[in-house]
Amino acid sequence: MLYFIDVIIPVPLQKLFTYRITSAEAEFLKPGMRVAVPFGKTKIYTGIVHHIHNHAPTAYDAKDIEQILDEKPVVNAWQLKLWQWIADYYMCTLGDVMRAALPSGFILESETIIVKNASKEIKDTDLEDDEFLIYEALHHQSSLKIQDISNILDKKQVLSVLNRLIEKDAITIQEDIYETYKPKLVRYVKLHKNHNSEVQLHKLLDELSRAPKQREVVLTLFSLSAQTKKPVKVTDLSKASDASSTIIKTLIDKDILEEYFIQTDRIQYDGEDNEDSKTLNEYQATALEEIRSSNEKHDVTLLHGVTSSGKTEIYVKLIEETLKKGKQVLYLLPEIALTTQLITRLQDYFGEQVAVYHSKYSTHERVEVYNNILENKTKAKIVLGARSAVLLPFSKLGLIIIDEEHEQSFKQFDPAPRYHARDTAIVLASFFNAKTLLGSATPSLESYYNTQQNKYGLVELNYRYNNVLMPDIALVDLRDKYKRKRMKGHFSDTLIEEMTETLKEGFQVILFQNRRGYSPIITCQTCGHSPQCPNCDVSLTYHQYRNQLRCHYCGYSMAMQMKCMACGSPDLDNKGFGTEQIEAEVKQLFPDFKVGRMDLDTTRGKHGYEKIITALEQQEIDILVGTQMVTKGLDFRHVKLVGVLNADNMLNFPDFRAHERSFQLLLQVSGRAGRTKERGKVLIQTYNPYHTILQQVSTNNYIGMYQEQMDERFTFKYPPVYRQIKITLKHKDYSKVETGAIWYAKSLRQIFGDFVLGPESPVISRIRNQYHKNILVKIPKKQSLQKTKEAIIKINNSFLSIKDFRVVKVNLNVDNF
DNA sequence: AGCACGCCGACT
DNA sequence: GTCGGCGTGCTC
Repeated sequence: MLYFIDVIIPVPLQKLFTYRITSAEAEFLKPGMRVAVPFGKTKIYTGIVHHIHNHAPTAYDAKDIEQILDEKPVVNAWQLKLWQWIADYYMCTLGDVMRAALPSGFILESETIIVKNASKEIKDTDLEDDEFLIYEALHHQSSLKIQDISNILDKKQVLSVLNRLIEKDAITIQEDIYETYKPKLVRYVKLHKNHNSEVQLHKLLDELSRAPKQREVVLTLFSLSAQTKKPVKVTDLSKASDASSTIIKTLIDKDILEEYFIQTDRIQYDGEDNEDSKTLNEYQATALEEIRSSNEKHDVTLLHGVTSSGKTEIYVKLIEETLKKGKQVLYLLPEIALTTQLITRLQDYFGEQVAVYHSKYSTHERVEVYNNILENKTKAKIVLGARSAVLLPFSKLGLIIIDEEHEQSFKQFDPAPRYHARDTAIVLASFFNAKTLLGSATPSLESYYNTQQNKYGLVELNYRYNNVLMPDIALVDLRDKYKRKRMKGHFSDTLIEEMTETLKEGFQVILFQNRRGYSPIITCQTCGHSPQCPNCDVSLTYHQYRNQLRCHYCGYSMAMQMKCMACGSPDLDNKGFGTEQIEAEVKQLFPDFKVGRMDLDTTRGKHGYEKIITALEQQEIDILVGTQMVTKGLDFRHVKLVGVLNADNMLNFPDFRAHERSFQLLLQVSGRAGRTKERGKVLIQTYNPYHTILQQVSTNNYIGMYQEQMDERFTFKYPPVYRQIKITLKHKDYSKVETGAIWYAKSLRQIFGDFVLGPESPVISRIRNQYHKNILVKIPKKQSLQKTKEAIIKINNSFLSIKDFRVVKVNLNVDNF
């Protein structure tokens, strides 16, 4: 009997790949284990066993696997099932999903190693110059990498030389596979077993009387292990006895101490015992009760609770219940809301049972969290994470909480898999018969629509914690203020007055500006030219902190120009405005107060974000200027005023969700104001104070917004009334994308008729030297999604079989919103 | 996606 | 002539 395995390879290829295995291997291997397999002419890849079978492939000879990398599966059966669902639903390959789901430490890499052929001695005269150089180098170093050869010969292409050397039997080549994950070992010491008895001990201490430092170390070790009754770390010993590592090393060398290693996790929780969860107020208690009864009828429930209504406390109660049943909890939230504040809060209740899966963790740290969940360890009962945490190896899931459910960062746009973590989580929950709770102060239209269709349950929570009043939201008419000359820079007199008042009372101010950079675009006053990115179809933006012009799309940068590059005129103007400029203006207007800025530039780096938050918490900052980031996860009692500098640029964004998004963003940022007894104030500056969305924001009228927006979605056939799939074509040659896109759209129209829109060039038609074209397929609710996708795949395949089009890259994006 | 192979212009 | 550019096709 012959045995084979089908393997998932982390490349975007549709198929599984079949390898031959021995019967012993067939006995040992299970789906979800990793194997190293040869793939292509030279490379070795890490694959995941999909299934084991006896069907020999007919069209080709299956290769043998290189080696088995696991004792136990690292991917469980539920994950494989979820991977398949993601691949089908989001129209991508299992390889794409695998790459997103596994921490990179699990995916091994192979490297070509060149070694000398010891069995044969080659005469120098038989070798050419470059061949000799390599051969000579191998006398000094036992092995070389391709990169080393490249350096020695100072050229890129080295394969031909290597092949000649192999021909002459001078060298051999091998592929080395190395595991990138290394467990962290901590060094401990104990007394060497030679000195265990009383007598030996006394003798030892006598011997050491002439080495007081060493004697001191030994005595400290005694007292430490007596105190804690635990193994003693080398670092602790060195600190407690104030001895250098050399002294400890000497003791180890003299066989007085013995060192040993214990494998530990990189992320450790070392807090105190857990707190009891808080008692809920009457509104929270009612909401909790309603969620429980909703769970009896629905798998998914939406908790619509105004900002700072205390949703987290309700989550805590539900988590407690789930843990009591011995099940796992997944708590998803947007990356930027994943703050230390929230983590600490949950750890206060649940201690070390909380595991965090964070993009700022290193790959080693992620492997450890992954393994803890895989083994359903106590320290990973509650998993707190952003989007990709939905792909972790759960096996006993009881509850999924998705906080800030409306956030668009739950959807991955690039690269594939283009999945939505909320929707994926709901599918995952269904595998386990687990319940899903969506939470938001401003639910997405699609989720609220689902509650109206009775697909999800709905629970409302309309009172803020401690009965704090909702902030007073006022609109400031910018057009009027400009006309009456009441503006100082971007600040209206109203905003300045409110700020002065608030600061005088000792409260803090948050200013929200929905754009990065300082005066983004530079325009020449003489000829109208603005510097463009050479790779993308956008103007470069000015960044004051490095005095640079930069492209947000590809990262291209150049020094700020003093003269117009087109006509040489020194008369340059800054159009638009951003956080940096606001910061500068605030500093001028309020020179006596401390100003902080929070945007992508200032929060880069591992602790950038935390630093700003702590500074705000400890009132080292009086005025915080920021982008989207200030809308999330900040819970500060001393912020009383929130100013939105310009609400118009988001309202005018060319996207069918622009209004919904603006509503959500403005209400979220408003929620930062007045979280204590003092009622907060929000000032929104705008040119269109009568815009319905702004009116709805100022009256906190979610239902009004929902109904009006849904009417629009019906009329214009947008989600959630219709589904949609976006197809993007990319190539560096414009005419290729264009003819390709026209062909593609025409084929789609033959099946879907008027439900196909485009092809259209996006607002930014060229990114990283690639031209883009978009085609949109709208799908009525009653049309089979499955059949639609099958038809698209068929068209896609015929597209790719046309030689001229094959070079055009095609992205399929399901639910591209 | 990578990667090798093969064809073609530009230089020591 | 060879080096390195890019287009093409394949991966069990």
